[in-house]
Amino acid sequence: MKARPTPPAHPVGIKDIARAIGVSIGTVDRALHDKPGINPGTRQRVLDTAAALGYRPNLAARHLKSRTTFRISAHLPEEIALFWDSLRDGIREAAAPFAPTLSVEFRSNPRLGEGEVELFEQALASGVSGIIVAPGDPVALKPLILQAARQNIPVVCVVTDAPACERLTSVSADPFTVGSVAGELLSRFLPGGGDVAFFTGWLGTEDHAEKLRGFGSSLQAARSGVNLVSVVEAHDDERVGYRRALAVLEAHGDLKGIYVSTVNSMPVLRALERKRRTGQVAVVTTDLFPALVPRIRAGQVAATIYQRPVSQGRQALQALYQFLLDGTRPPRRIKVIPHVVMRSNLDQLLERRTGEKQ
Amino acid sequence: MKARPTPPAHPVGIKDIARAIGVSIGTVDRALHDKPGINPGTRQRVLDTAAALGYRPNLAARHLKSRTTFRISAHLPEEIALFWDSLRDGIREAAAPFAPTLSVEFRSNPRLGEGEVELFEQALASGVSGIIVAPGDPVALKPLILQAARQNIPVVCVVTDAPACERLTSVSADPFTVGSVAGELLSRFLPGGGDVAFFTGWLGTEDHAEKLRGFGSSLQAARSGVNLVSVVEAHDDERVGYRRALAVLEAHGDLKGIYVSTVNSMPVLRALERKRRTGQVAVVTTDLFPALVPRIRAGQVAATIYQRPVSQGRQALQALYQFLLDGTRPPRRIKVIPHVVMRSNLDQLLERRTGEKQ
DNA sequence: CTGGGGTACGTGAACGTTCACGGTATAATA
DNA sequence: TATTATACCGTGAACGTTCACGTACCCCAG
Repeated sequence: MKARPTPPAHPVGIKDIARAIGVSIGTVDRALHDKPGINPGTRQRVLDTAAALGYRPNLAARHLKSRTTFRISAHLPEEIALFWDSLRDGIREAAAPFAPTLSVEFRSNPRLGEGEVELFEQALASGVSGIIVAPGDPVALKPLILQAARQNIPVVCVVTDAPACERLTSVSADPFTVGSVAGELLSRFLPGGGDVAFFTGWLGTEDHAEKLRGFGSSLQAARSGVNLVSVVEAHDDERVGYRRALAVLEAHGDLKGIYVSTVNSMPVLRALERKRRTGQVAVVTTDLFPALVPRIRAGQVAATIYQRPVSQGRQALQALYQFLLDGTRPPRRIKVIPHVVMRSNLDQLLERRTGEKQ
Repeated sequence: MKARPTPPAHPVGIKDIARAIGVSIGTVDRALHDKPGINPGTRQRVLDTAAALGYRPNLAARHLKSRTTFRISAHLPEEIALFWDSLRDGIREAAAPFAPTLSVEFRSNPRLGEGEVELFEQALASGVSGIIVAPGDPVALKPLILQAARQNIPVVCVVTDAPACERLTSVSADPFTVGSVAGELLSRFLPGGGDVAFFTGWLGTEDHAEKLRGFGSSLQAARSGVNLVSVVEAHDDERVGYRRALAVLEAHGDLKGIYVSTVNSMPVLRALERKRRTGQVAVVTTDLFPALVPRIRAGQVAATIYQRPVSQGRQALQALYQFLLDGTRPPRRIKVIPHVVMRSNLDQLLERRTGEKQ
C-alpha cells in the first residue's frame, strides 16, 4: 500500500539554466533551438546543464508566445461513410484537447484512390504542417510523400500503407493478425472440420497476401480438419465477386465456411442467398458498413473483423502531434489490434458511433 | 473532392470582449469567473458578448499564469499486475500530452478492496484535484466519494463501479455485452448444441448478474441448442471454485462449454485437467493474466473476454481532465467494448503491452 | 464640508518563452 | 589609430490571462 506523492518541486525553466551558467535567457534560447549566433562551446554547456537539470519546455508558454497553430490535413474517402466517418471522429476527438494549438482540416475524395493526388498537392500548396492520408494508390502518392518529407512535413498513413517511403509512420491493423483471427474463428465455428474459401481483392496487394498467410497459419494451427479449398480474387468488382462466388459454391457443395478479406462482401452474401445456402456456411467478413448490419443481426454473418477506425484516427493524430511538438518519432509502424464484431456487441459499437456525435 | 481550409481568422480573447463593450479586461475577468465586485448588469453584458463573439479561453495563457497543476490520484491494486499495469499505462499515456498541467500520482493497494479506504483518505488529505479508483468494496467507499463530491473533487470509477453515488462517471465494460459476447462465442463454437455452465464470483454483484443475463440472452438468440445447465458461484475462492467445478463436471458428463465470468478461471481449468476433459470442453474466460497465456496458446482456452484496461485508463483520465478543465460532464457511464482475445491475436496484444514500456 | 466605508471598475505586474533589436567585445582593414 | 565588420551575447517587449492593488464615485453620518 505504497503512496507516491508528487515529487517535482519546481519545474526547471529556461531562466534556471541561464542562471546556472551565468548567461542570459536569450543565449539559452539560441542554444536550445539550434539558432545561429552562439559560440559552440556555450551551446554545449547550455545543452549539458539543460539535460542535467532536467529541463522540460513549458509548452503553454511556447504556444502562448509564438501563436503557431499546427494545421493538419486529413485526406479520407467519402465512400463507406460509416467507416471513414469513424476515422474522422477519431482524429477530431484526439485533436480536441489540443485546440487551438492544433487544427484539423478534412479533405475528402469520393472513393479510395480517386483524386488523392490532387488533394495532396492542394494541401502541400496551402502550407499545412502535417498530413494524414489513406493511400489508395501508394505508387502514385509516393513522389508526393517524398516531396512532403523534403519540406519537413510529416505524413502518417492510416488503414492502408505506402511502404518503403518517407512517411512518418503508418497506423493500421496488422493484416497477418487479421487473417489469423478470421482463420481461428472459422476453425472454432467448424469443430467438425470442412472446406472453407478465402475471398480477397487482389492477391498482389501485400495486405491481402498477408491476410491469406495468417488465415492459412491459423487453420493449420487449429488442426481441426478445416481445409482451405479455394482462394478467390474478386478485384473489388461486384459482378466478378458474385460470379466467382457462385462458381465456388457450385464447385464445393459441402463448403462450410467463407472468409471475405476485402470490404466487398455483399456479392458473396448474395451468391449464398441465390444458392439457398445462407446459414449453412459460416461467414466471416471484414469491417462494417450499413448493408452488413442486418446480415450480422440475422446471423448470416457470424463475425466481422473490424479495423477500428476510431482508434486508428486517434493514434494517427497523436503520433503526428507528438512529432510536431517535440520531434519524437513513433515506431515505424503502429499496429491496431482488430476487433471481432458479432451480433452481441454490434449494437454497442453502433451506439458508440452515434453517441459520440451528440 | 471538397476541401475545407481553416476558417478561423483570429481567436477572440478576453480583451476583444473588453473593447467591444468598453470595459477593462479586469472587469471581463471578474464577469467570466463569477467573482465579486462587479455590477450584475455589466456581468450579464460581458457574458452575452462573450457568447456572441464566441469567446474561447486560451488555456495556454491560463495555465501559464496560474501555474496550477492538476494532481490526479489513481488508486489501483497490485495483484494481477498484467491487468492493472495496463490500466496504469493507459492513464499515463493519456496524461503525458498534458504535462505539466496535469500530474498523476499512483497509489496501490495489494488486492482489490484491501485498504482502498485508507488510500482514498490519504489522497483527500493531500489535496488532490481528482481521483481515479477501482472500487473493490463500493459500500465502504461510498461515504468517501460523497465527501469528495462535497469538496468538489471529481471521482472516476474504472473497471468496477460504485453505483448510485456522486462519482463523475465510471468507465467499464458493459457487463451485459460481455456476457452476451461469451454466450455468442460458445453458441458458435458448439454448432451441434450441448450443455454449458456459467461460473461467476457472486451473483449478488450487479455486474455478474448482468453478465449472466447477457449470456442467457445470447444462447437463446442463437437457437443452436446450447443449454445453460449450471450456474456456479465460486466466491472468488480458489478451493471453492475447484470443488464446484469438479462437481459440475461429474454431474454433466457431456458438458460442452464453460464460461468463467470472473477472473478466477484457473481452478476451473485445473478441474478440467483433473477430469481429463481438457479440449473436450470449449472454455471462454475473462481478462488476461500470465497463467492464462499458455492456456490460450495451447488452445485449452478458446477465447477470453478482455476488458481493455489500457483503453479504460485512457478514457477515465480524459473524462477527468475535461471536467477539471472546462467543467464538461461526461456521460454518466462510459462503456468500453470488450475485446475477444484468442490465440491468433494474443501475441499482438502482449507485444503492444511490452512495446509501450520502452 | 469633511471623512469614512463601500461598490464598481481600471491598472500593471507576472507566468515562461520567443524574437527582433541593440550592445560589446575582438579582429580585420584603411 | 580610426573605422568597419563579425561573432557573440544581453535586453525588453509581447503572447492572453489572472490577481493584487489602486482609484473614482456615490451615499450617508458627523
